[in-house]
Amino acid sequence: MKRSLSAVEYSGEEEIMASIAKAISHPVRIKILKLLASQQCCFTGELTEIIPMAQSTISQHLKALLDAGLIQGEINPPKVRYCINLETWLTASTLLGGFFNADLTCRCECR
Amino acid sequence: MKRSLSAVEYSGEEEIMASIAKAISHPVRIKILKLLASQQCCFTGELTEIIPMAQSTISQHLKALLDAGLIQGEINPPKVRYCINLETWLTASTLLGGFFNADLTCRCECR
DNA sequence: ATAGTTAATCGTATATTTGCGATTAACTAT
DNA sequence: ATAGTTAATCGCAAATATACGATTAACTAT
Repeated sequence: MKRSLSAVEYSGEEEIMASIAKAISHPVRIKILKLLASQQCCFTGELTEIIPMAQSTISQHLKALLDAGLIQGEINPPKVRYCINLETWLTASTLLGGFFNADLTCRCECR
Repeated sequence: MKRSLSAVEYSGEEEIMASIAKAISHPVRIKILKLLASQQCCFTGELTEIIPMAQSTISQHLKALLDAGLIQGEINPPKVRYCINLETWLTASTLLGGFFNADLTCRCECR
């Protein structure tokens, strides 16, 4: 892909928000997060039984969530337990919450 | 792309959340939303002057935000005024806020 | 009618995402 | 040592996303 020479500058917050948003930009990843969040505690690959998708695909989505820091996993061979990463979860709450809760004094009549 | 025969079922909320998240999954779109939200009122294509990106690229990002319903535009030839779509903005706030504010009684020691 | 302005759209190139099955890695149990 | 289990990773195909320049569309002003 062609890249502009004068790259656009983004603030750290903008990049973090975008990466979190990207992580939850697929419905199955939202579903996975909901499942993990609703567990009393951790969760493992029962996801594969609950969600009708190939194991490799689910593993890929878990990796996406891991990379974004939204979940963490504990290897417990041959299983792996995943759970919400509270720290990033809070960051997400703060950043996204702050973003959408900003009061908009928009008085325009756009349509 | 191959599609699984037994498609995964998503709730309306999951799909709406995902589409909003996808809309803000690129830092330049967050930047654009911030600019629009901080204006006293509407805003037009000064974006092209502020953001060092091709006009066509910015137009494409605006379309993505429009499609997600996060902004609305008013044609005012030869210009177009854009502003935040308050309704979707509120939906985003409610859905994402509710999602990340759910209290997680996670007591696991995953790492 | 002609020129100018703004923004959408088209065409193209490249990168990334998404999905699958097959394989591999890292273990446990026998 | 061998077999079994779970989940990551590889290799592939197809869809989407991102970026650009060029063109077009829809107007206004002259």
